[in-house]
Amino acid sequence: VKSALPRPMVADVGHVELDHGPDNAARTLVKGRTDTVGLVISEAHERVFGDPFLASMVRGVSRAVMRADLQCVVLWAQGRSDHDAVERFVTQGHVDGVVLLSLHEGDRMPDLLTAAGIPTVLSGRPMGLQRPVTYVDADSRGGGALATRHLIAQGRRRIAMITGPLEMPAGIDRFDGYCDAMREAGRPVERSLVAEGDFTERGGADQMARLLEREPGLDAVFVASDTMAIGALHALDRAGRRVPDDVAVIGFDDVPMAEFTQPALTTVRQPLDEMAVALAERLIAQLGGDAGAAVPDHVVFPTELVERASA
Amino acid sequence: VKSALPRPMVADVGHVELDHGPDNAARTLVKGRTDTVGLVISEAHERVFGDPFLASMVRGVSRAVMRADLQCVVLWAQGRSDHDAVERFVTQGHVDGVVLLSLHEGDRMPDLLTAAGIPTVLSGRPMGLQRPVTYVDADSRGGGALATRHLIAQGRRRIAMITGPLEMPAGIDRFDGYCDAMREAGRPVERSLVAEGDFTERGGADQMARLLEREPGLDAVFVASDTMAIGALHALDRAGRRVPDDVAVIGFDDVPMAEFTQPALTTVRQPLDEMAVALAERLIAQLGGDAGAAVPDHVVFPTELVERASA
DNA sequence: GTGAAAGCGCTAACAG
DNA sequence: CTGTTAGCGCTTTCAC
Repeated sequence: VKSALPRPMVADVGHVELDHGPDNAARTLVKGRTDTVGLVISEAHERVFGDPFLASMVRGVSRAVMRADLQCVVLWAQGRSDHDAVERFVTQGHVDGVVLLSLHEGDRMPDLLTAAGIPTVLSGRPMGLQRPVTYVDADSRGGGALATRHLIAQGRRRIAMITGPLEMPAGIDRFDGYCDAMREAGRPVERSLVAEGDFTERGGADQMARLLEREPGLDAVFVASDTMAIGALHALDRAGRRVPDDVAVIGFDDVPMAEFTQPALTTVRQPLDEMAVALAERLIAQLGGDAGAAVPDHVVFPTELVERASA
Repeated sequence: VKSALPRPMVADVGHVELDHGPDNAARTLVKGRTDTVGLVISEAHERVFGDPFLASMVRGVSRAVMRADLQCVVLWAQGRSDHDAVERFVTQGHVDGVVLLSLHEGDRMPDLLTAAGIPTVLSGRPMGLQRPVTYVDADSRGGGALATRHLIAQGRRRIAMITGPLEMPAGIDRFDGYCDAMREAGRPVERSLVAEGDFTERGGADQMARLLEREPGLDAVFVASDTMAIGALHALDRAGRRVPDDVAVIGFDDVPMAEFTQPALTTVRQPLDEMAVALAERLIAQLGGDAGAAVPDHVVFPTELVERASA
């Protein structure tokens, strides 16, 4: 998918009115290609800033995209009206293809885009879509089971979980993994040991506090994201609980720097950079062939447990 | 600057090949306008995610821009090559105008854009530019003086400061304000009471720790951003220092939620939302008139001290 | 080889 | 008031 770039413009700084270099609109009109991809984030801003997973994805995808001589623009859809604006933008042929990040249940964007024949790839397994779409995901369910099995093997008796939002596949899958491992071990999944978080640090702290109140006897907690786990560690600290002797904590890797700031935190590692590159590659592949013929597929990257606790 | 939007496309979900709605390239070609503005962020990703000031600006600007029936795309320039890519993108007429956020010293983007006749507005006072550019800023210097005077009036004896990066106007101005107030009170600005931070929470914590080591006798600190102030509070906590009785802390508002998470933190408030709206409005005004005739100007919003300490 | 011309899909201006 | 046409700036093709 190698495309000659427009000749570089020499900015004539001396004059007031001057050429804008090769006009992109005319170029696009005749070539039928914009050499630009959109990175759509369907999330409120307060959630976006502070979500290291998104940060990793944005960085990784835009790097990979630029390496292929394509431009990359970020489109934020924080609310319903923005959503429509993004939709218009994309369907008007402003971009050749789209990477969708942070998809929520009931988001109709993927179906709209695929229906419009716009090459699209998703980050994370989608739910309830009319048409198949290419996606890239980590094995969240497997990772959740990995973490839970580890806690069981440690001999932990009352293993709690702070889940992600249960309307997002990433939230559901990690919880399913927890359930898998519990059932495997012949243990019941107790409602009072499960709290639904929102992937924010504050949410993690709040849910941890609630769990401690409800179940003071818990001796382990699997938290569905490192961001929330950091909050949970603070809450445990405040409650005077010792980690990991008193309560073991396992997070789920979304903070590349977590081992630095939280040396005591064991996490389930997902290959964030590889996932970002895979997203870009799948999209670029679709841009190469003709849109209709591309067969949607998906990649699921394995996860691994990285022990950092000095227990 | 009211412009009729292209008629909404009805996505024909039934077929495989279908119209993409009104083609934007042709539209742009003939109208000479894209109805799109670029929001350029010149900052590394790890800095961007986690900087609430940027979050506020992105949200505020994009909202205001969309209200004017314009699209808004975010362009990230995290490194040198990205920088060039963004430059190409913008000078090729992909956008009608540009808002530049988080400018650093020596960034040639503003001069390039104005030289190319592209309507441009900056967030924050620029340094060392060849040509005048419209910008929007808060009165950082005044705010810094406000905070420092307050600490002096409280009877604090050894008032330290954690500055922002001293290669950024926002860093310099707040420090200048501190110096202003100190000189006003006939006090020397002592090197050992000043530490240069980087506007991150971790940086704030690190610099606070260094200051405490160097100057255990300090009884107040003015921190150039709330984000850093939160880090500083943690460091003080760890060192067993009591806030605000033992050590008074004043931050500089970049965290809209700070009063919620840090009820003890007094800060210098800057009107983030108004600043974002002003940025968008100035740009839109430039888009209306012809680019050459627009006279660059600037707005500087006043800051105010908001006491939240329960001291 | 080099140079001229057709035409991409829209909008605006103009003629009927 | 409605229908037709010129032409935006580039690329590609076709003729020379």
